[in-house]
Amino acid sequence: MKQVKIADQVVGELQDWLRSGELTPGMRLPPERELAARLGVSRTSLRDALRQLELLGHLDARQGDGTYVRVPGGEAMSQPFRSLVKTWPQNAADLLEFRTLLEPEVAALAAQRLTPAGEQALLGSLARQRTSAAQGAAQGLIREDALFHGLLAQVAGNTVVLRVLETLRGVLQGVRDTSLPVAGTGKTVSDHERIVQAVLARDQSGARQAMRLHLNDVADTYRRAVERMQPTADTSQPATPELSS
Amino acid sequence: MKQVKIADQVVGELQDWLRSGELTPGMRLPPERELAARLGVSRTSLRDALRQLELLGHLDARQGDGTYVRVPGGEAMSQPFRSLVKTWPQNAADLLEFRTLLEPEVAALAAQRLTPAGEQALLGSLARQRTSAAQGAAQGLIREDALFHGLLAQVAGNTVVLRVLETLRGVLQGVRDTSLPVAGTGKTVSDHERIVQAVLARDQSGARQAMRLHLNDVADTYRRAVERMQPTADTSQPATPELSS
DNA sequence: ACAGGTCTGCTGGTTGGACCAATTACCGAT
DNA sequence: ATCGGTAATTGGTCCAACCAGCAGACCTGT
Repeated sequence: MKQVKIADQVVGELQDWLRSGELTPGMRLPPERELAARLGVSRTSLRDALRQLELLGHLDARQGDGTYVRVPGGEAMSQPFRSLVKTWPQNAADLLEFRTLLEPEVAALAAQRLTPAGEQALLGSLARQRTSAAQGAAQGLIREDALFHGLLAQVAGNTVVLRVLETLRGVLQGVRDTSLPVAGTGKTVSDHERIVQAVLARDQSGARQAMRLHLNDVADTYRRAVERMQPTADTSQPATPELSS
Repeated sequence: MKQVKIADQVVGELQDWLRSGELTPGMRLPPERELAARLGVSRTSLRDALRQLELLGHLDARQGDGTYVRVPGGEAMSQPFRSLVKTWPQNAADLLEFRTLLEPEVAALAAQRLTPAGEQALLGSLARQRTSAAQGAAQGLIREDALFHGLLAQVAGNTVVLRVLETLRGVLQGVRDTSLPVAGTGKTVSDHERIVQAVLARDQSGARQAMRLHLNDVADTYRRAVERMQPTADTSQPATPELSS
């Protein structure tokens, strides 16, 4: 009773090609018509499969040119999921909780494995955050905030953690857009400062605690932000101005 | 210079319908032919849009029946992970470490949110594990082991955690196949018993600690198992990104 | 020889229509 | 009233043609 759609089979096939290195980033795929013929499917089904992989960020189709393989960056891949968070806020709450579970441990690990290069990176990130905050550059601060959390994962040196958080980053972006403008920018930066301070001191439990407090605060702020815009229940215009970059 | 594809516009339109409540979960959409006509696009483009929303978990198309609106659960959010897992050569050590970071917190959360139904499920799982162990059914025990860890995430009640762990389960399976036969089956079960005991007692720190010890033990066992078998220099690509910026 | 525009072929994007396959609803025979 | 088969409906697949954008070959004027 297993009804497998042709396009899904093709997706699996192409994913195998990607994994096996038969398709490498930057490479251009054969034309759709030829590829469809080679795989023995119609161009329609082939296009369906290509579209899915494009959504996942594995491919980039350019009209008149061709379809290219690219490494799925976190942002491009999870961009469609931002709407998911906006529509069903329950998922956002679970996401924030997921962070409060994982990231404090990541911070502790970072404190344990800090390298001189990591020190410099953390201090540099902090400096940029202060600059953005001082200039009132909200977008810049949001971006630095995302980078900061990713940086900690890098310092912790666990590739799985890094990739998981990177994937979630695009989704979290929607959360940050909502909560950051409400929170004082100073609060965010000072929270980060405390975390960095603990990490630099190789204080694992201190780093863990600082991160936990920071994330709890973020969650609280987000809840308040949602409540604030909830009563209106407007459906005419998107509530978030959506600062485009 | 923005080249907006028709299907993407349709996706946006349908997402608005979802957000505004014009389309509610469980509802059946008009037939594709009719919907395409109403939106003034070809059925192909409309289908392209529907396919994307289906990928995101917003829709569920059933041949011969219709297309239904559904609330996107964790399934949709784990979708990017599936794609990632397919392409990465993962580092088993990092994977195990990821578990030691996340799962103790999950266990603590489960202890906090335990429900009567959760109690029964945990006890049932434990009973099945004992049975499998007693019968020497290695495969059954491996399966029960995976289910047990998933069950804890379920008891913790966080869909994101559940899906992340579920997605990584396929990868972890390889780890389990390697380590479980080496570890005494009794050790695994007794570890799990200690965890369940702490969870049932609503002892958060106890559950956290029990899980941590268990996973450290699993990691140790895995390392020994790897050393025992001749390492086959797998050609995994260097995954560790550089510290930049 | 060179710079510029133009033409041509190839690419992905879109369309309409036809047919296949699964599901459902209906209607008649028992 | 129940069962069984048939027809209508729906999503899934395929095809052939055409549109639109891009890149390189080509031609032209200087």
